[in-house]
Amino acid sequence: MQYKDKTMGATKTDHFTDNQNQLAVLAKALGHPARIAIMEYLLKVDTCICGDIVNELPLSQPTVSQHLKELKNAGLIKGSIEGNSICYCINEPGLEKIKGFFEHISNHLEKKRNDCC
Amino acid sequence: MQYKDKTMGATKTDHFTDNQNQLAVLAKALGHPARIAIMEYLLKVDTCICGDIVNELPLSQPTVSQHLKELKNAGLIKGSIEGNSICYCINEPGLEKIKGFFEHISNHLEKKRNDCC
DNA sequence: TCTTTATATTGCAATATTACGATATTTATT
DNA sequence: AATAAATATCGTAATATTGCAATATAAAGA
Repeated sequence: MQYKDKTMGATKTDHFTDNQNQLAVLAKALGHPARIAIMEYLLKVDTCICGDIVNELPLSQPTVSQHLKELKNAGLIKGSIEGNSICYCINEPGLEKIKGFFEHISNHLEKKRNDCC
Repeated sequence: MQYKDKTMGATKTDHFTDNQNQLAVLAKALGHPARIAIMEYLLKVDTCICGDIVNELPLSQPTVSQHLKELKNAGLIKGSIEGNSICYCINEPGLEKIKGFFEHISNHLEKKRNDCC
């Protein structure tokens, strides 16, 4: 997770705007079905949920923990210690940011139809 | 780009729903600042654009070509041969699909506030 | 305190992604 | 036909991601 743009193979984040990099981080965090599943589960259970997430997914506990960490780092979920377990829920600012990107595109397309392809 | 769930290191797509996998593919395609930049450029130029995309990005021609291919495979852009060059523009169905995911989450959150974290 | 339960971290193997030089392909133009 | 221009593909090196077993940590309950 370095992204230092030193040599080959690493994403050249330096050459893009902060906004582009932020959106990419958010999108990337959702670029795995397990992490989509986690978001859907957090939504389904209505409130924040403590524990249970591991049992909902077809992956081992360390793997799920890692996915949760990535979603948290990207700002899509947040978690707080709740006694024995950890309580996770969706982090709205992160979600609104990427949602806004798609709405922006969609609104633009609506105004100016591009039917040449 | 196999995703066969054979051994270690490969994403276990088999264990998730088609919908979850499709959303993950769309999100993953936007999980790189260059591909965000391409989408923004296609939006900015208003209509479909032939050529020029390579010159807009701080990456080599083969690298840009590869990014365009990924966006196309994910269904976020479409391209048609236009004489000497290729005419690219945003593919609305792909965009609407992922946009819908975020709206779905956002709508749900609005109804049921989760303020426990 | 000891055990149980829940979650995180470490270490590592397998696979995927990123980037680009070199080269191929394809179409337009001369 | 030969050249030029635009884009794609190949090959390869560097880096990142995925997944899990083993282990560590931290809090709850006996």
